[in-house]
Amino acid sequence: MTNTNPSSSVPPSDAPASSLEFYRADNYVTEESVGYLMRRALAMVAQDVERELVASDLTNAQWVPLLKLFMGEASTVAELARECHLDAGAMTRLLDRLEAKGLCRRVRSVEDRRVVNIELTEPGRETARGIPGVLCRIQNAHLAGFSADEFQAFKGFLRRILDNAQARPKSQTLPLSGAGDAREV
Amino acid sequence: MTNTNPSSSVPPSDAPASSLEFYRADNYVTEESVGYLMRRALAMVAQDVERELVASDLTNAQWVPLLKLFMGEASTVAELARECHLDAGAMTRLLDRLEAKGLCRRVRSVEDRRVVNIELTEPGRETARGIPGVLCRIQNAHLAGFSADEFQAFKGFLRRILDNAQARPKSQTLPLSGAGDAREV
DNA sequence: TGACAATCATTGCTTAGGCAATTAATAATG
DNA sequence: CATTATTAATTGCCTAAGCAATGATTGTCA
Repeated sequence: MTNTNPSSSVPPSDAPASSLEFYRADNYVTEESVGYLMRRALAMVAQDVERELVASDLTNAQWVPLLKLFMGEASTVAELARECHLDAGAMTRLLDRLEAKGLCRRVRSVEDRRVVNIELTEPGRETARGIPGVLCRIQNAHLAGFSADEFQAFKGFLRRILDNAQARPKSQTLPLSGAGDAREV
Repeated sequence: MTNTNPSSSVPPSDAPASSLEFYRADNYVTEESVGYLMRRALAMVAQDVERELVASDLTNAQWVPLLKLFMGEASTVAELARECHLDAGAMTRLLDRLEAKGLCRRVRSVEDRRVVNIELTEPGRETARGIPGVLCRIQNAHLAGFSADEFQAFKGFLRRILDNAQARPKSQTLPLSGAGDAREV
């Protein structure tokens, strides 16, 4: 289901996309905003994940690159930073902590001596091996009551929000610069 | 439209809820996980909000309590911390920064001298006044292409995830303690 | 080849948030 | 009324992430 609704009840104007007025400043209620709801829902899931991974001495920030390394999706500081959507400096320090815990090690590349290759240690591999199971179990639990169709519809909605952001990457008629990461709404 | 689906295709077992196996460890793909998708979508929205509010010299962490104060939903450090789902210590320091910017001031309560009442200054009120408009505009833009039904369905899904978390508050058969805030999945 | 640009990793500074301990004041109990 | 418990705010210590600047190395191009 989840029709893509290219033009159903758009106003007679030909605005950028459609953009119904779901929210209006004069009666804004935080608890009704999708930003707030996404933030709260994500917090619940993330909280459970972290609770399960304290046994492995891993935080939510730390299991992400560990899993990327295990999956073979990244092997250098820059790649990990890109994959985790993190600053390179933040990744350097995050790897300091993982290395201090003996989960990975730095190996200077010989082909390109600027690059530092990150390798999992055996304890690191063992720790990483258990992560997908935890993520699956917890996310399944939080989706309790969802039908298969609803699950697909939910993911479709999220992807459409992401697509909307991609389509309108930076400012449009707004002369405001600035970067920023991500918090709530 | 967004039926609550109390019991549709549950397996013959009488497990806690229903919990279909949407995710399985042996073929886990990050990009398909609702945790990852929620995190990315939220990041896009939050990034836009912060970009708009740099003009007001506000970060994503800072506009939340400012709006709560403006809306009259909180007026002390403890209330703000509760409302913003923050640690009291974090709120104290956040208020230090808002006070340094001249957006609010601390006034010791006379009825209960433990309490510090937080009051918006006139610049603080002016700044806060513009926030709902920014939130509405940006969230509407990120929901471009959504029909009214899809918008309601999306919020319903998020609320059901929240309800699932409420229903199973802490551990169940898991002897793991620990607290934790919220990050990604 | 030699100057310049780009890339990689790191470090310092700032905002940010959780946890624990501390201090002050109020509430509850004997 | 006095002891104890609870609550409010703050502070110190830690992880965490962004930005900017730096040093080292590699790539580009005149």
